[in-house]
Amino acid sequence: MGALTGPVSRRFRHPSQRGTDRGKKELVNETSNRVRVRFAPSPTGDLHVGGVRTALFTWIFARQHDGDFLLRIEDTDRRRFQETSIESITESLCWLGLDWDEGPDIGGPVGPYFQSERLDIYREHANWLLENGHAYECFCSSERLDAVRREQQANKQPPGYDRHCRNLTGEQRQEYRDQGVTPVVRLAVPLEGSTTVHDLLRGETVYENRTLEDAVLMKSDGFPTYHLAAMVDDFMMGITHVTRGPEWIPSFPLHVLIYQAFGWELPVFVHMPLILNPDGKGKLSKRQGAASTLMYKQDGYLPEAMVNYLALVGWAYDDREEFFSLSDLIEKFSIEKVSSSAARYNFDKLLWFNQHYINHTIELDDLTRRSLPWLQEAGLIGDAPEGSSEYALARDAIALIKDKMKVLKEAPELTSFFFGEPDSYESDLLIPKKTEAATVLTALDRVREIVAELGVEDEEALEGRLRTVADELGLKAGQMFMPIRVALTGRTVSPGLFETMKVVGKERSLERLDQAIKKLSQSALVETAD
RNA sequence: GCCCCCAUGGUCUAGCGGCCUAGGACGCCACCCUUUCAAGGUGGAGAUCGCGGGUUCGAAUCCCGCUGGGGGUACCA
Repeated sequence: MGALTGPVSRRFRHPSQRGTDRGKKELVNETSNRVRVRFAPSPTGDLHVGGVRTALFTWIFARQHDGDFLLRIEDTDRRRFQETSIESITESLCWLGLDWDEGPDIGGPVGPYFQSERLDIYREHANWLLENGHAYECFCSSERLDAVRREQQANKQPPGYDRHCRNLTGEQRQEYRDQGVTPVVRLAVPLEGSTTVHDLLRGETVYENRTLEDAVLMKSDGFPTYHLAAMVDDFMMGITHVTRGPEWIPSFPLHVLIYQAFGWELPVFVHMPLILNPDGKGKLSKRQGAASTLMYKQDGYLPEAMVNYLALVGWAYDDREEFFSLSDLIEKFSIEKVSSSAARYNFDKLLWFNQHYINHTIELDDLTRRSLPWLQEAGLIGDAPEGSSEYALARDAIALIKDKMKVLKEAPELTSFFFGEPDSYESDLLIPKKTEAATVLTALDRVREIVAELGVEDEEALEGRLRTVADELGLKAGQMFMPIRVALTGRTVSPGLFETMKVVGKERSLERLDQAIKKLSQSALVETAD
């Protein structure tokens, strides 16, 4: 490529960039090239769910090929930049267990990993393109650009820059400069011919060059646009497989043209499928759904469930298996099997996975540990270090409610009566349908006696005795047990009654029964029943 | 408008020319279990494989057109 080779390749050549014939038959040439992939979000807000899905697939791909996974921050838009976003991104990735080998925080051999710190590199590359006729300076004002666009729209012409500045003479450029106009740099797209792009999932697409736009590469503020920055960085960082969102497909030919202008060998490109809103209208947005990854962490979703669900939007292993851990995915994921069609986001299924992991996958102690912060925040428990009686109580409580818990943040609501008092309730809650208040009162008195005598440790014995009592009083089990449930918890929905009593303990159970009896005998219900 | 991508039950999908009278999962319905609610178990409804042409002995699977949906169309990424 000699004379057409860009400046960077003279200075830096990653081993993987040395003239190999990449990717025609084998996706990865195991013997010569090390896989290097990157996740390159822009810090403009919370990490989007679509973004993490791309990160997830990219990370898995790196790990299954023993490659490098790098994190690069594309902070070239100063207007939309949000400082807090960087932490949101790294926190999201860490939460899901996606670690990176090189990145802004840990550095690496091809840094810096913030694009804002690589400005001179982009400038140098832009200059090289300028000098070699692949780019030109454009002095058009945004007002003129708007006017051109409006006119094109009015005349129903294809939109795009009219290449007004493409053939400016040196004198004309100087004139603009003298007027104080700072130019942008635009790519000089070939006027004729076509550009062929190749996407791993979609195959080849041929674009007629005349339909392509002279995109801006360098903005007048001295920052590069994505088109220049990402191409330069992917090349310089030795990226072998470019994985990105589907919104880049339209500008794909521009990117190929940039690579060609520099004389660089193309990496493999993979455009992930779009994630749509649940109703199928438009891409997943804040409006319709929780598009922010961190929100799921805050709502008590498990990273395992999130990973599992996300892996299944746009990818499937076969027609049987549906549970995948990160390490399962490293073993079984195949990037070539990623779908090319958009998929709707499905909250119900994510929630189902979460519930399933909580109830069937996570070990009890693990689940307890993860629930602790929520219980603490609700003021139900204190530090509760492992081994403490407080921890033991929390563990016992979690064990009883985990089949009802769909997200961790429900833990306090589901377990509150184990820690403090039962919910406050009206006395009529103690009286099941088709049951007399007086009967309930009698039953509760008997229950109190029996609990005092038998205790709550032997669940079976207690249950046996209470069922006998129910028979004696002519009550069905439900009529007998519901008042006890209400007395103990203040609600009509709770875990199994006898396990609940055991965890609440004999003393507190008796207190609560006493409370219920008192409440019932003081109420008008008993008197009118008499 | 222009360029591009996509198309299997409501949703995510398996399927890569005969194994499909299309399989699984979520959701939905019913039943079972049962001291409530869940969880779990069993069963069920639900797809003319978007439509129309081809190719072939044979198409959900290959080709073309149409339609529909979506993406892009910024000195944002």
